[in-house]
Amino acid sequence: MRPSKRDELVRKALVIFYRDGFHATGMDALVAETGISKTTMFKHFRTKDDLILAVLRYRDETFRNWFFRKLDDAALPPRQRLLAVFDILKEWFAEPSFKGCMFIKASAEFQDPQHPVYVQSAEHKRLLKSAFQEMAEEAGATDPDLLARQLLLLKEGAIVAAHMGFDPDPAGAARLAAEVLIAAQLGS
Amino acid sequence: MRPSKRDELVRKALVIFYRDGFHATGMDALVAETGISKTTMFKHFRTKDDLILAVLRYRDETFRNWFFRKLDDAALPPRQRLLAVFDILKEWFAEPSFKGCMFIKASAEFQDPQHPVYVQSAEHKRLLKSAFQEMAEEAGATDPDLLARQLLLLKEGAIVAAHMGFDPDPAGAARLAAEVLIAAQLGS
DNA sequence: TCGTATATGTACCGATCAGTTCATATTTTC
DNA sequence: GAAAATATGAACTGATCGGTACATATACGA
Repeated sequence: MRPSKRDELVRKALVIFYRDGFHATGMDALVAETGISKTTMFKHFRTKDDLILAVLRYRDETFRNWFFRKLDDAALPPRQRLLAVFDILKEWFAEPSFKGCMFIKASAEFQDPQHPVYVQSAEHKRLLKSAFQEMAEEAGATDPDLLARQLLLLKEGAIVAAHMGFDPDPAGAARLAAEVLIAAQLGS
Repeated sequence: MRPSKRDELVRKALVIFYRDGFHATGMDALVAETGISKTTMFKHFRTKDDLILAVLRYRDETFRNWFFRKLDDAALPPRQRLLAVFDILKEWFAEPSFKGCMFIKASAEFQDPQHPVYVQSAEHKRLLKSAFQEMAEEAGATDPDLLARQLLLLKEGAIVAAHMGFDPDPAGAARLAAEVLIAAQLGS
């Protein structure tokens, strides 16, 4: 059970940062809620920013795992697979702990384009874009790059709408839009 | 020139909050950059949150004015008007001071759905949705509510993409998608 | 010219910020 | 069972947080 304290910290800090924000969460608050001593925290991570980066790496990994695992398990033909993206989004939005996209929020709090947190957040989105594009290619899209970017815009917009609560069913509206966009490239 | 000090503060604080974030900007930083004394600030606004709310009200007003003024000046038929939304977005993204949507970022920093900042940010989006829906109705959409929500998803997604820099031309991709969605409701 | 409102500078408040120090436990490994 | 690594508690640093006190200055309207 040696390096697990570090992992435990990352897992628990993720929940707190996601729920309360990065700047709004002090190290003392982390100590209080995780039960892990501050000394230990700073032994594993030199600065708070380093901890945040580790949390984001962990989030990127677990989120994409969760997302594409769900997609794989559905075992759908390429075209339905593209649409299923928005069914999974809907599930995510329905979770009681849903609080928007951690990377959108991270880049909102760390706006300097040079900042590692900003860089890493953008990288997460680029990985999703690549995965979408691969799916669009498998489905036989005439312009897989464009279709992937458009579906990603719908996804990001839906996340923002769900987080801010100005649309009753953003995933549903996005799915219907995706159907139209896909049909435009693949025929109905 | 009596109540102008207050307005001057709101205008200048807007620039700083927009550029650096809300929590990351201290009152002392506002004093240093605006040249307005802290005493005066707290005479006009009881708390920092009150100042932030005033800034957001001002932003909502000026942004919607700017946006729909541009749309009106183009004097386009309803269908082209809907598309022009994304041309204006493109202009916005190209401004050197562009740093994403202030309301998305505000709701990312103030996540409590009860918090006035969160409430007011969502209200801004609802006003945009209403305006979009009206435009969709004038264009003769079969489901103006759905079309408005979908165009709004594209708009929010494009803003996030432009802010995070993971898409070379989010406004362009969104415009092409909007064309397809509009054609699906109005015929080509 | 006088009264009133508004703005300023400075010093201060207690709380909290990220991060450190250090001595003491608690585990793990051999 | 001893050495070595890891975790802990608590007290502390200097800086900054939002916000206040108070005395002075500047402007305005009558």
